[in-house]
Amino acid sequence: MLNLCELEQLCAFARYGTLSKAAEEMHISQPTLTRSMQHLEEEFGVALFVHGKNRLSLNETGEKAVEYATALLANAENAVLQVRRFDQSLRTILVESCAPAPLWSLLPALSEQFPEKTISSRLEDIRLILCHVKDKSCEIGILPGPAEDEAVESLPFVREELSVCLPPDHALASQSSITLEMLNGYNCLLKSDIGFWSELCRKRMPASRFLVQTDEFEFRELASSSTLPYFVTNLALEADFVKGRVVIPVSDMEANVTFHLIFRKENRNYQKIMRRRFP
Amino acid sequence: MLNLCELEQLCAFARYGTLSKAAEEMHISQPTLTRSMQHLEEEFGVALFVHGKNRLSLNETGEKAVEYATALLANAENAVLQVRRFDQSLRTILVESCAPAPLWSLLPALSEQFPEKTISSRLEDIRLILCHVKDKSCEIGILPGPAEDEAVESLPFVREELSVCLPPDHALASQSSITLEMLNGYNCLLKSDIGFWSELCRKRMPASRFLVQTDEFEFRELASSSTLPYFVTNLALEADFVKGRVVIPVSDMEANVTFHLIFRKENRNYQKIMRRRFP
DNA sequence: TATTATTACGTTAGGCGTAAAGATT
DNA sequence: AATCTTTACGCCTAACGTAATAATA
Repeated sequence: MLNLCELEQLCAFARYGTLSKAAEEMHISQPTLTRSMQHLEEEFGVALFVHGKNRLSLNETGEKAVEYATALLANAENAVLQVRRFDQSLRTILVESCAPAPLWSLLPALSEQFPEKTISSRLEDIRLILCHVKDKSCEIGILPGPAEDEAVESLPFVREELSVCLPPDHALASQSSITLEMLNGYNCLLKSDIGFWSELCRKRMPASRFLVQTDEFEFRELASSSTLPYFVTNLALEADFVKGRVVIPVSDMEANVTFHLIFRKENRNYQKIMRRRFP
Repeated sequence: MLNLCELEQLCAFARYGTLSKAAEEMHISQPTLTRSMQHLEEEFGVALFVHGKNRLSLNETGEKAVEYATALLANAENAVLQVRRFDQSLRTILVESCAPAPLWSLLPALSEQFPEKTISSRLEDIRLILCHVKDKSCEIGILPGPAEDEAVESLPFVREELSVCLPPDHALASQSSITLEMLNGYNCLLKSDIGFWSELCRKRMPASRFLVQTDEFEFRELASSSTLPYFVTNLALEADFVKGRVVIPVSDMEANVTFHLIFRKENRNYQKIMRRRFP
């Protein structure tokens, strides 16, 4: 049976050209390498080298063997990585959400209910989340509506409603409600990492430019010191944050969503536990 | 670094369910298996088993590990097979021909010129031969004309001209030449393993049925005892074989071909050597 | 009691390094 | 003389099997 260490030594020899150099690099003695190469030739059952009097080199077959060896070594390394990753995934609940707000309440709840598990989350493209839940690369998805799929369960979780903050002298400030289409053309402040909200704004307000702020502090600075419109929701609304602004609800259907938890039907336990916390 | 033997033992354990059974099947002792499995867990760095008091079984991660292990073992086995095959291919000249006749003269010539090499040949689909020459899965191809490809050399080799043998009282027996189209509709005797000729007949004579004979003896029996037309060529023509028949040349361009040897340009030596024998 | 996993232990084969030899540049 | 491969030799690790232990069905 092939020995991966010997294969690695073979690859090292191929890289460094001589047994001596390879031995030096691998921190072993040259005789060891000689023996390994002889053993490899026995294993493969064919000549891999041309044995010059003072020079060992790969023949054509040897080069082929090196190709297969490198592939095998890569596979082997990948195998342990994948197994470790799989093991880790058994101890983690990975949540993929289309927006950050539902995570604020979900993650603490999960941590409390599953103290032995690592809770991990990330924002993901709305089109990929269902796929990832189904192929088991994540446990729970959060979508802005129920998933129409036999393989998964959808559970209404929390509602988020979008509003826009306008300066009092803004042309639209007197409206009691507003649509994104009406805002189209006005440049807006926007936070980064707000998931599908970003996509929604760009789709409904194609004529607008968005000044995306990564840093929370800078965002607030700009929000208070400029007259640019920006958005808040019922889940992300602080009193001092909208001071001096008119807060007008956005009436678009898509801007008032009920986030749903999505999980594979085999994981009914999520349903029970969530019901207990959010009856 | 992973040890393939241990991986094999892991797979054996997965197959047989207990260490004892696996040890028995692999002709090693149970303690050895115990140690191997412990060592594997160290290598992977994660738990692969649930250690019951009197029962060892794979956990979910272990099952995954078995999957990767089987894949790795298959790859390893395949690697030595492929390397051996490659080594063998270096000592063989594989000829792929679209028809058998040119092989009759080429193979003996090759054997004589390359006595240290194994000469191997097979009939192959006319559309694949050029590909195989180019991707080095064969050394020499034989096509019914030159190959229009920069990567290969084409050398005219031998000409084969098709004739049909008709009984003297056949409706077409008085023709001095004939086309396959004229023969269309008449059922014919045909040998098997005649390469592209078979394809040609079926294409040009779609209304005919062909009685394909695998056995040479049976073919001759039917040829002499029936009135069915059959084909001969200048390269496959024996006097007693056409006794009592009218031999009429087939005038179709495609039925009168000059076979060309096709080989990669790096193999100019074939050109010289063939010139020496067939100037 | 029979089966199974695991630990303990003694033996041994095989792998490694040092040293030396042979060969080349 | 320096570099490189290969052989020879001795040491020592580590892998194996036997035997013992423990636990189960």
